[in-house]
Amino acid sequence: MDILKQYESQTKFLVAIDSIIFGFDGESLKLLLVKRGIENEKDTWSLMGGWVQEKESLEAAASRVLYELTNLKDIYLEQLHTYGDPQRDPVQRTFSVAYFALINVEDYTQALSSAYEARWFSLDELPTFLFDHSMMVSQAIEHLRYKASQHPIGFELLPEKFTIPQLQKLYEAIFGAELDKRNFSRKLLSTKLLIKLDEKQRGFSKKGAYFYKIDEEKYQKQFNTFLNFLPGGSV
Amino acid sequence: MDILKQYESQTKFLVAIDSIIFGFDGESLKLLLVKRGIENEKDTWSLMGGWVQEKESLEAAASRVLYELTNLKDIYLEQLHTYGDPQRDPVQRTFSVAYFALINVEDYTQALSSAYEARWFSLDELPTFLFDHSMMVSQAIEHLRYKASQHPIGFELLPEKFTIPQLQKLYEAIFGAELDKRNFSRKLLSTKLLIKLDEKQRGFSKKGAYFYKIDEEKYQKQFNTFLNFLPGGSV
DNA sequence: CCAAAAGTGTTCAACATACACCCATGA
DNA sequence: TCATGGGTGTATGTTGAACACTTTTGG
Repeated sequence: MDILKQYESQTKFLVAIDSIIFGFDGESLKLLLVKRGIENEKDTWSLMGGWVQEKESLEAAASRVLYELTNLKDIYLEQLHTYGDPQRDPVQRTFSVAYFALINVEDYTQALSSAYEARWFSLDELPTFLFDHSMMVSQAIEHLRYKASQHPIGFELLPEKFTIPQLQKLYEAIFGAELDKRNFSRKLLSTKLLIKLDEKQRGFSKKGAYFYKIDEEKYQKQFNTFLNFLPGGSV
Repeated sequence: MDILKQYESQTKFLVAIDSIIFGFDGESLKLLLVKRGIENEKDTWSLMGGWVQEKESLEAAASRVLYELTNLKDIYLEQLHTYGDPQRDPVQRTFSVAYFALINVEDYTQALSSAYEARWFSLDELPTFLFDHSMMVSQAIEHLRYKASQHPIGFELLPEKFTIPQLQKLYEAIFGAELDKRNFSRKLLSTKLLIKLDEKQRGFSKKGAYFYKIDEEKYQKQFNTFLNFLPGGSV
């Protein structure tokens, strides 16, 4: 049997991507979900997803779908896992490649496209999901904790300028634990990844906290360094 | 447009799995590769792979393909990444889900099925690969280092009974670095995951090293604990 | 008896943790 | 002036790294 026939004799499948989109509003971690348009599923919320097109790579499909929803480009995007259980989609067998996205809530609010109805949900008020989406979400949360405990990934969820107390709130939300501000800021500053700005945050606290920005160059270089942000040591 | 039509209007694709199979022979890390049967690719070696069947989950496909090659079941298997570049397979667009397998070389030698021609290759004598397989291999090696640095995964590559010097050789092969035997054995024994047996290894060294086996129950429980096996702290 | 690998203990430095006080400012 | 959150330093215990000698036994 020649090669082409070997290929042709195989079953083909639908391939989709689904995005687990995290945001942080200063208080708690959120997921961005969209309202499903399908008639008998009105009022159900779902992960944003889409089909992979004929000549499109997986990364391109994930970026495109995210762009369609948020109007944002150059988002932190990471492939997580592929789900392919024969029963996972009752309509027709579909493989879904889950992508993990971190975006800054402020950017999204500004760039909002109205093609989809979307809303941020706190992790503790998530709706019931279709298919295996709840598994995707819990694996994504686990991955976020794991990753954040080891890499300085948190910055992706914050605006360009941020304060140390904001960053601490974020890490507390990710780990679901309170952190000591003295130890936290020491550990953080020891990475030398932050550049202190002259400007202070106004309006939130009386004293005002200094803004910092990330040292992009060092951030790229040190990304694969273990940093061990985490109280305890287990995830 | 109804749901079924939405599904039907989408392009379908071939879905395959490819396995990156690691083994350890006491000296160096190895990959198990198979000879390709295709005429004009004789004498080329490739990762073991296979198509995903119509009613088969990804995990099932990966286990089946591994079983066909090695006759082994209950292998350590982990999904790594999905590759889907439109150009990756020149014959026809195929998505490939890469799986990472750890097996014990001795088990394989005993269980050898002859349906495929297969051979172990040291990491430093790997052949040139087709498609994006060399990327899969390097990402798998990276993942093995990462995982082994944090989880006691090394046991999967050794026989049931093993000595501490064997385990040290394995970790040295994984990290490509020499380790201090005093520190290594202290760190290892402090996990309490090993059970010392009465028996000694004979024939290799004059004094003979004690065999150990793993405490399966604790191993399962502690699997998600960070153990920080690694000289330095970066991968 | 000697060569080769196994096995074990101590010291020092680095890091994580716990903890308390002063500072700046808006109201 | 006072209440609120921001910012910093120190002492202690734990952990990782570096390092050398004794033990066992096959040849």
